[in-house]
Amino acid sequence: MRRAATIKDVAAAAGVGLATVSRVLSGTGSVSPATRDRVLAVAKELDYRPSAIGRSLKLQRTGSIGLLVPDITDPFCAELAAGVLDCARTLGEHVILDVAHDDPEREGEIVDRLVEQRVDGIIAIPGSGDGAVWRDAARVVPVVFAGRGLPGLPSVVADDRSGVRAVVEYLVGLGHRRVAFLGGHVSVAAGPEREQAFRDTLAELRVPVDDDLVVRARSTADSAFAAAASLFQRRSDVSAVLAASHLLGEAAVLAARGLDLRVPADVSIAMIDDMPWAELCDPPLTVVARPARDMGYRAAELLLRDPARRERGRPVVLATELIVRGSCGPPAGLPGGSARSSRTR
Amino acid sequence: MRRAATIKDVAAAAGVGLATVSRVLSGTGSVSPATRDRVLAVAKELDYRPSAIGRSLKLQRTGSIGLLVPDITDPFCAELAAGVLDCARTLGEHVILDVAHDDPEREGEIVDRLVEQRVDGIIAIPGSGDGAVWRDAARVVPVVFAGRGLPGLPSVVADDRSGVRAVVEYLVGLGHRRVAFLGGHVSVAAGPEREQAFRDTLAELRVPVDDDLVVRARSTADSAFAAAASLFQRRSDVSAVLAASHLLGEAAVLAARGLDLRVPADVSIAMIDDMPWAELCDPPLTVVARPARDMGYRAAELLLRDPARRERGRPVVLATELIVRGSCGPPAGLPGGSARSSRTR
DNA sequence: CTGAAAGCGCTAACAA
DNA sequence: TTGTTAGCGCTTTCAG
Repeated sequence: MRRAATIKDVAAAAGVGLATVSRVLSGTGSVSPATRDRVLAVAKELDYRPSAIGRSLKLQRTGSIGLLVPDITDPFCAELAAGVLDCARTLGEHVILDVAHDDPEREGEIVDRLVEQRVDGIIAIPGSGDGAVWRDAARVVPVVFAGRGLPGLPSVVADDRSGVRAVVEYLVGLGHRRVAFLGGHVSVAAGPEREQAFRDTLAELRVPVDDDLVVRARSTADSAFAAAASLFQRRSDVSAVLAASHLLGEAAVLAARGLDLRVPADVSIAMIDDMPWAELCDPPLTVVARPARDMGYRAAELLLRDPARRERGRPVVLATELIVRGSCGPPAGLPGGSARSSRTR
Repeated sequence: MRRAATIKDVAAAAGVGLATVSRVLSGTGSVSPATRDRVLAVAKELDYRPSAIGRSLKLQRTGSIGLLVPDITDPFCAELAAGVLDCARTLGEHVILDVAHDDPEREGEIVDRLVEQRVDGIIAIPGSGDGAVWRDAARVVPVVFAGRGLPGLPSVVADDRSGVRAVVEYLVGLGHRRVAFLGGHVSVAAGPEREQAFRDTLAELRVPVDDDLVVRARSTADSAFAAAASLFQRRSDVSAVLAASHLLGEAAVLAARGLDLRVPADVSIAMIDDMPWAELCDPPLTVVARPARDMGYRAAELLLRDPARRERGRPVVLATELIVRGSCGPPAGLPGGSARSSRTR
């Protein structure tokens, strides 16, 4: 691993000027086939690798973007990251990944370092902070948000309202009247919008909203579990629960199991965000899926090849999908018999 | 977003020389408090951000490392990546992430691009290729492997043999004699080592190895499911199965469910690699956990701050842990009654 | 078609 | 303590 060959070495060895080598390797300008071949041969001989740093310095663009997520082990984040990587690859960009763990201060530090690296832009799933960090950042470097938007800044988000509406309609259609909402300030977007959509849809369907059935957990697994368990215990009459995030859904499943509630015979469970484990659950969980991968892909696209649209800052909204599996059935005591036997799939 | 201020701008505005500004900002050398403050003030005023490209060019090191995994949406890879990010952060390094989808050609391309970026090193979970790509790569840039090693090159791996031994001993201790092994060429390391360890342990325990119970799937979910299902159907006498990867474990769970086999009453299931869903399964799955996060952390450490040890190329081996949950019990018809009632947890 | 030279932003001798 | 200067590897006018 000795000193790597530079363009100068190649030029010398090929007996030509620096510029010629540059032209050959970047395909710009015109060179006689003869010298061209010679340069190429020498370059291979020397195992020459053009230095991206030299080029970046000259060109004033690095060909890399920053990707900032709360937590790469969260399947939603990972899936979205995969989308970003897909797109970046087709566009020949590198992706510098970092995680902020929902800490605004850390988000700030990371953005600063990314700016020093002169990334061409940043894609971020913002944490639950107030967005001050991001408004500052967006003044210095192009930023596109994914999964969760910030007013006035470009973003790619899912149509949460429609998603919530679809699942609530489904639940009510099944005959449920006492539907609980398990919400909270969970980092990956379970803000107040979903709760509002829940309330609105119930109102539209003329089902009374029982405030006691709307519970909010903090963003730890323990808090989520406690909230779910206490809900089930306090109100044995709930026949269905919508969990606003996968953490909350996990809590609901575990709490129901802990209390020996059968799903969906005793209680139906649905959650927002599809996870690999949702299919492995018994019964498999009915979910509202956000197109995480697409969101990542589109965000990268918006950032890298659609500056005009990005400037306008209006969010790109992607459709969600209601995936009906086996965790929801008619409420107990309703015609239709055992909910289990009416599993959609 | 106009042209960013350079060190020259700062120097001019503060009425000092370039070097002085550089000294102040990098903390090197000595400067009078007076000028120091002035420079700092001007820098803040101009919102000056030192350019990492300029510095990299001069210093001949970029402060970033490459991280190459087969698939970032795989929980094992994601967890390992999180470990790498942790360590990189404490060392002030950036991480350029890319995915190769177990394609050697693509691994090669990515390595080339990473080399052009002049990363300080590369951490990789290699795909199932023959390692030629990596032997070449290691000649040009420091490489550390994680999760799966390559002979002669530095790596951080788990003690698979001990892990397999532990779970097989556990199964046999429970009374199982017809233990199946569900293996295959799965991308994230389910090579022949695990199968060999399985055979060896059974032999040690004087349990006959039935070749018909050792099945290999290809690395698709379909193939895994087919392998598991056909195993269960062909041999209704298997009382326990060890799945060599999480994909295979998933297949075993699904196949058992599809055939209405009760776990663990009819069949016990254990798998290698702990996944979030293993706890959500019903019953929760007994697993051999590899310390994915630690492996990532240690790999980064080895790469960045232990060049001497790295050079030696001997693998760092981390312990696995047998996590006993509820998916394994005594074989049917053995004293101990319903396996279900004897759940460990 | 080709080469010489300037300069991207920064750091580190070296001089003062 | 401070400023001047060279040069990291590359692209790109501008001459020839």
